[in-house]
Amino acid sequence: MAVRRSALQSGPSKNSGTRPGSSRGAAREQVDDAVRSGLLTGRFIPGKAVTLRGLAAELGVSPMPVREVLQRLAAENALEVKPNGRVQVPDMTPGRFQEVLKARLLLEPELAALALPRLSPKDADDLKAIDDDIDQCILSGDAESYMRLNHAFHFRIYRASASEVLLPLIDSLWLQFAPFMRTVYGRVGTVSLEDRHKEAIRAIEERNEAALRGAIIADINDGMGILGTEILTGKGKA
Amino acid sequence: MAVRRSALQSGPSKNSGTRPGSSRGAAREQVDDAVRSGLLTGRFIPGKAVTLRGLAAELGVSPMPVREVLQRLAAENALEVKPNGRVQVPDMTPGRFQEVLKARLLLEPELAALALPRLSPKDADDLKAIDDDIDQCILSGDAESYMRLNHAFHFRIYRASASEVLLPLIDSLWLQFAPFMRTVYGRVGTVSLEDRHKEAIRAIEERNEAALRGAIIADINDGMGILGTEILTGKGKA
DNA sequence: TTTCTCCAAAAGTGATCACATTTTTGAAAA
DNA sequence: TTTTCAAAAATGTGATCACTTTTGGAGAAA
Repeated sequence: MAVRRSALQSGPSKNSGTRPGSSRGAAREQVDDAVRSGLLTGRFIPGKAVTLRGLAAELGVSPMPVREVLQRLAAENALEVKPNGRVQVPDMTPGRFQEVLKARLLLEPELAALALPRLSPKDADDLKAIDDDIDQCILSGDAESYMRLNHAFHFRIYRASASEVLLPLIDSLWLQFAPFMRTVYGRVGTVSLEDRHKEAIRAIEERNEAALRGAIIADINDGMGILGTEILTGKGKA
Repeated sequence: MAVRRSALQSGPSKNSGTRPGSSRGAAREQVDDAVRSGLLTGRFIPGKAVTLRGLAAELGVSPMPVREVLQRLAAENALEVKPNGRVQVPDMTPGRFQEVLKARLLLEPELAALALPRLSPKDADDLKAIDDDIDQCILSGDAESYMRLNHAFHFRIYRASASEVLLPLIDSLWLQFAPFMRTVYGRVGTVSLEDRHKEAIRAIEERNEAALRGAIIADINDGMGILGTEILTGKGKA
């Protein structure tokens, strides 16, 4: 067996046994980061089971912290615990998709508006840099990097709000639609992608709340629009 | 001291066999129900530590299922994991309170509107019965029963929507403000409580979506209004 | 009486184990 | 080749253990 190296494993597993030099809850945090990032970049396939011992071996930890992390993510509806105990990425359904879209449209503009007064010119510059990278990824068809950067763009804005309530809710939403998004990009590619990031950046620079709300709404509609047509027009299985 | 009987423990500790599905994740579900219900009715005090072994002993299970449940609830922001690992009910802050209020006003009317077409006349009758009990509790000052019934009233409506996305989000919100609410009722009593439940029931009977949205919004504002003034006018600690 | 020190109790974390159930597989039979 | 069925491997669950850190209190010193 010998602990197969995996894309999930960020670094060498030197953390095992000898020296728990890291602080409290290090293993749990490591697993949490790995799985969250894996979900957001679409490295987990909807419908595919996520096994406890498998993940544990892949990350070089015992099944214990994995159990806790999987429970956490199940509580956020990022993972689904089936009646037999198996854990998997939930399959997307039209109903779920419509609900996620509705929730995003309600919450994200609100949080962006909350963040606007706390966004500095430096934040705007950072966002520009991220957006440039995003354009690169769209052209080159690098879906995984695109998803990571698109998440980074939105949450760079949202995190500025220092929100303790809305931000976790939106976090949960992204974890729910990201794995599905990945399968769609895998099928239709990324070249047709459009976003309203530049509108959003301009609105931030101009401190224009209405324009920022509008850009976020348009961005969500654009991004989820092609996904919606994809899933709602007789698609088979992932 | 062996397994002290507690308010958390719903029945005899010998839960084996009686409940359906008592084999798969039975202990976890038992703990989850106990803690959730405890949070919603305010039996946990904000700022008071919730110890793993303590809860486990109280519920007659090993610390293992408790760990998983506490992680779940922490992921829903119903509990807070402090840097030293201790778990407690988060203290309410003005900022958090405003955010919860905002999120409730955005999401709950939407979910009620989604539920409206699926609410039957029988549901309306059930809601009337619950509301009558609520009136009793307000008069008699039974804050704990009031909180349980008020939750039952709202979620009887919301659950009809069969929502998979919005409902868990709202669930998380209620877990966040309920323990704080309880401390407020303990201080100001329940007699001054007003709700718009009768308006909501009428709107459901008349299939009037706008009226239902309005009743939910008014109910939230009424309920959280007195709380808001309470917390925002120089209050010290819970 | 107050404050500081030190030690014992308690708590969280991660690993391992035992057990029941589920899933997979592989061989035999149709 | 397809179907059936039993053995084997794998999985989740709950309990227990060992270890480190934190908490709390008893007791001594000022």
